Amino acid sequence: MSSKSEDFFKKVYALVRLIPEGKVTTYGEIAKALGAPKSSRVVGYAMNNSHQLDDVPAHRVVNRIGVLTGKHHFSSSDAMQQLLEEEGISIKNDQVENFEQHLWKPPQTDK
DNA sequence: GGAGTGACGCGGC
DNA sequence: AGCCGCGCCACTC
Repeated sequence: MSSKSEDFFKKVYALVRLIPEGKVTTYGEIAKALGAPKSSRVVGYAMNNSHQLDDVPAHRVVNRIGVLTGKHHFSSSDAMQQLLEEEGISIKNDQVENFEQHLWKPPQTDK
């Protein structure tokens, strides 16, 4: 049987894949949507593994303040910002402008 | 087997 | 108001 952690990772990927273009979400929101608001760190870890995938728009995932914390993990440090701007999101100093306006809330599987 | 790290979040000082 | 530390979960050395 699959390990729980593995299933958690899979959920994260599935959720991130549901993020529409021009929208962004936070690690905490994803973790909370999965029923583990304290596992926000694990979400970030999952995204690190998402590098082997290509269906996971990790560039649409930022931290709770809308800062591109994981931009350094992309092919290029500016790739994340470029992708977001391409989708219509304005980035200022590695920070998303009108973050709440572009924030996308994932469907809560809990209820 | 223990300690440290990390794409986070919140609270305390 | 900003700066510092702790908690939490998973993974690696």
